[in-house]
Amino acid sequence: MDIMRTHYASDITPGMDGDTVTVAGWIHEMRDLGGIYFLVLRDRGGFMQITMVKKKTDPELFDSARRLIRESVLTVTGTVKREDKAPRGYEIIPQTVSVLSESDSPLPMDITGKVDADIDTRLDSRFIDLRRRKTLDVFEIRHHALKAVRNFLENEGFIEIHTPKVVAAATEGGTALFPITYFNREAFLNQSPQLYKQIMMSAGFDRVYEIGAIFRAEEHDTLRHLNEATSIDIEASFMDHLDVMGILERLVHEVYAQVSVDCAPQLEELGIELSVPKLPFKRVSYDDALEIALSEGHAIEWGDDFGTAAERAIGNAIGEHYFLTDWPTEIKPYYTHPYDDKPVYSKSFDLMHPRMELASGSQRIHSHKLLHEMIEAHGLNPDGFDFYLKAFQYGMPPHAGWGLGAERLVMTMLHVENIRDVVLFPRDRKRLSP
RNA sequence: GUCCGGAUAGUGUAGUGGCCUAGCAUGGAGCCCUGUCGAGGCUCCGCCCCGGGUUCGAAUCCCGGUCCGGGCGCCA
Repeated sequence: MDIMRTHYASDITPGMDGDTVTVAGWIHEMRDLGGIYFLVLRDRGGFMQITMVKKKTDPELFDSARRLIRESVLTVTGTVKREDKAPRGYEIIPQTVSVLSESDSPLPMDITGKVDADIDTRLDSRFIDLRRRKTLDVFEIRHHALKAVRNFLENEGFIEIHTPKVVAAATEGGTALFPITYFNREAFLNQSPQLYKQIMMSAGFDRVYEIGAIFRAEEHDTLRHLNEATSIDIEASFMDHLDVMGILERLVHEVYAQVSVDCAPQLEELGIELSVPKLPFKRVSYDDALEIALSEGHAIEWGDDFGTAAERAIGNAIGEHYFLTDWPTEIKPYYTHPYDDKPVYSKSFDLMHPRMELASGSQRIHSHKLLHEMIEAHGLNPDGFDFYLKAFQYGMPPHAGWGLGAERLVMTMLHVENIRDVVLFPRDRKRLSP
């Protein structure tokens, strides 16, 4: 079958005056002035004005066009006419208008930007919500951001991998998992590719990354949590935590820089001025951050994690992206490498945006013996980690890595309040559909 | 897990005991209009989450339920 259109809205220019084109899209708006009738057709790239002057248009075409229903899908074949009075300097004078799919009415929400809709209404009819320019902008930017991530990691010599999402046991303990039935056994949705990307270090892949779904069964209900999120994970051999922090900050910098170039129109439509964070990011040790939190009146003892309020206070004090480094070993996962000379501290870091945590990472323990001990010290049963520990018995290089929340990266970049706004079909405490 | 808040036309809201036969905007139906671009004008259509209670009188107060939103904890 031939493609049904010859041009997208973005392909047509006033210079094409006189050309015959076939365009396709949704009816965005109609304006009937009596003797002249304007139809605004929308495709992914923009809007086109279809103009019909009553006296100059076939009466049958004119009447049927006036009876169209908004958001119906049309193809229009017509002549491009240069016209200074038209929105983009041109309009299309139609010869034929075909309705490919008639819309129901009324619509589940306004999509022209006149009346707001609640996030819940929007998500219930996400397919309509995504027709709204500003919603689409966010996802175009998300696409470009992830493309920049892939390009960057590709250039740094990383291999893309895909690890299992259905697993037999918890990765790190702590967070709640979604249990599922796997034939007649219990299994879980993976909370992180952590164990598998580390196994790939033993396999000699040297540098790997994965962009994929992670699942957390926490019953949180906040603007920055999802039960299904997208994680950007890397793991790299013969590197320490400082090396992968360098990769991470350069990656974030690159994403901002690339998006500001690739997505200038979308950013403008959203009214966002993107400031590319400066390199290098500040390094703030856990101990220094603790002092800031204490001086701001937050009662935290050494060895506690920072609560949301303290985290925000520290973020306000710093005011830009920063690394929170050298965490107490005891509050980090069992695979986190302690400093050899001061083992109560670990070679760990979180990447922070003033609003929230974006990523966390560390140098990993590569000694089989030490890892075994740490698993036990965390109250976990090493038997459940056989498949993982085995990879450390036959030549595991020193390695480090991190996991970065894709949604959080995008939402902080775009000043989006609600994390659901950067996910097509978010999964949260209440929402399992669509 | 815990604490707080909310539910009014398709959508977004106003209304906190009688002036509500529920206002406004958007939308839908129809009419007028030859340059609209959040078009404009006129007419019409469409809503108080469910159940119980208090009261002469409940959208409004109370109780229960359902659904939804958010803070904290946990985390990315």
